[in-house]
Formats: sequence, structure tokens, C-alpha cells
Amino acid sequence: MEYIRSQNSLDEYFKNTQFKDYFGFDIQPYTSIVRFDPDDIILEEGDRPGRLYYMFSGRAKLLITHKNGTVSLINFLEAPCFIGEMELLDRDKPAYGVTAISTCLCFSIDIAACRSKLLNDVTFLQHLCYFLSDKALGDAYNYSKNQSYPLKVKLASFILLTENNGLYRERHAEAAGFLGVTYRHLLYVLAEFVKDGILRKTPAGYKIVELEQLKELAELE
Amino acid sequence: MEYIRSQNSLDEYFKNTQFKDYFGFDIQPYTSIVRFDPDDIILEEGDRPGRLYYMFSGRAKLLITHKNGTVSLINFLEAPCFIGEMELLDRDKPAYGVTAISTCLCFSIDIAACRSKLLNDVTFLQHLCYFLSDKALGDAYNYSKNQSYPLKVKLASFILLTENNGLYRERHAEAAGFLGVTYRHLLYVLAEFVKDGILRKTPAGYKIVELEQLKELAELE
DNA sequence: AAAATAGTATGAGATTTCTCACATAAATAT
DNA sequence: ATATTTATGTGAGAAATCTCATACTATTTT
Repeated sequence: MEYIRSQNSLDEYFKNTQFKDYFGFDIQPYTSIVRFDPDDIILEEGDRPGRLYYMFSGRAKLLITHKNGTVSLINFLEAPCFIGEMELLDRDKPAYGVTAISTCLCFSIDIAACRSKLLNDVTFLQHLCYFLSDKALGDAYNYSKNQSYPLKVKLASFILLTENNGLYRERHAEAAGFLGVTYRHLLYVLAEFVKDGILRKTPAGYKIVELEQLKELAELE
Repeated sequence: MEYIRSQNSLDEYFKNTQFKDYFGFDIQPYTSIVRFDPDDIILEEGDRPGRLYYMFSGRAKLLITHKNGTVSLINFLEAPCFIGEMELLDRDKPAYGVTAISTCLCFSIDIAACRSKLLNDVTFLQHLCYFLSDKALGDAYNYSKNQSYPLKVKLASFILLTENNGLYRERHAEAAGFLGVTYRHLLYVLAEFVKDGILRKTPAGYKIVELEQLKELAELE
């Protein structure tokens, strides 16, 4: 993670997003801009980060660690969205972690400095409710739509969602868990993609060779 | 739908739920209690109901109608939860409908009478955010956990979730859509349940004969 | 009353996905 | 450096699920 320090760029981003309109008070003094690179941890599971993020560019994933230590990919977060609102609303530490997939640019709000302002700002709370309600509906819709398709199609979407710079490199166990198929079958279909020339296996991960074909497959859903 | 008029029962319910604590002002004057019977429409798709519900007992389902007219079951709502918050937060009419599965008891808040009070009540907004955020996480978790199991298991859960008075009577097409399997296959597994004596087919619907066996199956997930 | 429509029902072969057994490579611990 | 664990891969038969074709209601429309 890296802070973006230039005052210019902060001003610039403020102008170009609606972010400031989500608050009933001037949020800029409490805000900085941070960049998370792929695989950076945005929210540590079981931590009290003290930061509320508003991601205005990038993709991230939401993970849960089970009692037995295995990690499950649970959901995706796509800009624009809030990250870490549960910590603000209080109640224990987050029971989930968030990790950057692509480069993520976020406004980072210092909760300690303005927690009570936020919690008493109806403009902000209304917008947060709206975001959450909207996302819940969209997610539910996607869930029920998604599951009907064969793995070929779901995997194509999944690769496009998790790919970075044309490289797919998810843990197979994690991917299989999220996609609801066995490890074995995931490998099988992945091998099919390689055989069909859609992907190429490299030491760094699976390189996307035929982006168009992947997109076509994914669009079936 | 039926109003529950007795002042006694309103007082009673108020005492026995935390409902009133979710508001920073006295909500009781704006609240009545309504009962929805199975299959009653709680929220009409494309309507402006003017009511915010807090369901404190019962189960309901969330439906979406597609452009081509087909209806998809999208999600379940279980007490306690809010229903219709999108209408309060404004933005057009709801793009989804909600129908009672079992008998549902709800506090019904007259939005017209206290919209601005609600939208300016940080206590309420905070609780709503919390509910929404919590539900989103729970849904995501369930979803990713769920999909791995064979239909036998998922159908068992589904039947338990949609059953009323021991009777399962969902539309097969709707159920198949939600469960992400073909109509054919759903019928196949349903027939298996009948053959195994778990369900019995009656003119009124599928009667649950072996509740325990259904529960056992469902608990595998 | 006939026709059209929507929901229910079943068979059979094709495809997808699973189970399980096992092998190899890479990362981590002792 | 060696054992141990973790992740990756592969084969083959079994089970789950899909596709498609085809009937049979019941309800609604004309």
C-alpha cells in the first residue's frame, strides 16, 4: 500500500468523483488517497483497521478464514464501493478480509478522527444504506443467475474478474471453492482452455491468449 | 394482509422486540402491525408502497420479473429484517417484489408520515446499515458454501425454507431457476424423495412425511 | 367447445462433474 | 538436508445433471 501524497492529485480526485457529495460535512480534511497493488491486503481479518475506504477504482476480493484454517473466497468488490463499513458501525472486528485484485485506488478516511461525525451524518448514512441495499440486490441477482451455467462459462467470468495484466493466478483450491466445483474438475476445464489455446501456462500463471474467446464464453451467462 | 388492531397486542409486541430501540424517536405513533398470510404480496414490484416493514416473525421471498415476463426467485428474507428500505431511501420504485412464504408479522411504518424523521434519524440509519451489511455478508457466505452440494441436499434446504404447514408447493420452474438446475432434474430428485418416502404427492402439493430425513439432508451443507 | 397456454411429467442418451487413487513439484519446518 | 506439508497434476469409472423429445393435465382465451 502506498499513500498518494501530492495535494494536487487529492484535489483532482475530489473534483472528479462524487465522493464528497456522500457527506454532509467537509470530508476532505479526514481523507487521504491510498493505492493498493495487486495482492495487497486492504482489510486484515480480525484487525481493527481504523479506516473506512471508498474504492473509486479497482477490484478486490472478500475472504473468510474458517476455524480449520482454510480460506474461502466469498465475494468480489468492485469500484465504486465502500470497504470496512462494518468496523465503523462498530461491533467487533471484521470477520473477513479484503485483498486487492487489481491496483485499487481508495479514499481512506481516518475513522478515529471523525467517527462520531460520520455516525451522525445522515447524508453519509443514507448513501451507505443505499450502496449496501443496492449491492445486496445485485449480488443476489447475480448469484441466482450465475449458478446455472457449466463451469466453462463460470470459469471464463471468474478469470476475467480475477485476472491482472492478462495473467490468471488464483489458488486452485480457492477458485474451486468459490465456483462450487471440485478441484479436479477445475483443473480439467483449465486444461481444456489451454488445449483450446485460450490460456497458456507459464511459470508466472495462466496467460490469457484469447481474451475475446473468454469474453464470449463469459457473456453467455 | 390484515391489520392487527388491538392496542394491547401492539403494546405487547413493542415490549417484546427491540424494534423501538432501532429509532432515535418514538416510532410507535407511526407504526401498526400487519399480518401477511402465505402467498400474500408484501411488496408489489413496480409499486410505491409507502410502507417500511420490519418483519419480526415469518419468512418471505424476493422475486424479480424479467423483461420477457418470467419471474425469478432471487433470495429469501427471514425475520427479523427490514423490507422496503429502498423505497424509503428513494430512487424509483422497487425493482423487485416480496411475497410471504409463511405467516409474516410485521411492524408497518407509514413512510409518508415520518419519512423525513426516518431519513434524519442516525440511530435508525445506523441500524439499517448494520442489518444490510450483515445480511450481505451472510448471503455471500451462504451462497458460496451452498453451491457445492448435490441437488438432493440443496433441495432439502429449499423445501424446508419454502414449506408451509408441512406442504411444499413451489412452482417447479421457479425452484429450478433458483437452485440452478434444470426443470427435468428437479423433477427427477423430487420423484426420488417421493420414492424414498420423504415426500408424498397430494393434490394440494408435496406433503412432508419425513421431516427428520429432510433436515438431516439439509444439515449436510 | 375448441384452441392456445402454462404447468406437470417421464424416458433415454449425452455431457458435466465427482470420487478416489495416486504422482510430482514447491514451500516450510525440523 | 531432510522430513513434512501444501499445491499442482492426471487417469478412470461412477454419479449427477443436461438436452431433447414427447405426453398429459389444467387453466385461460377466443
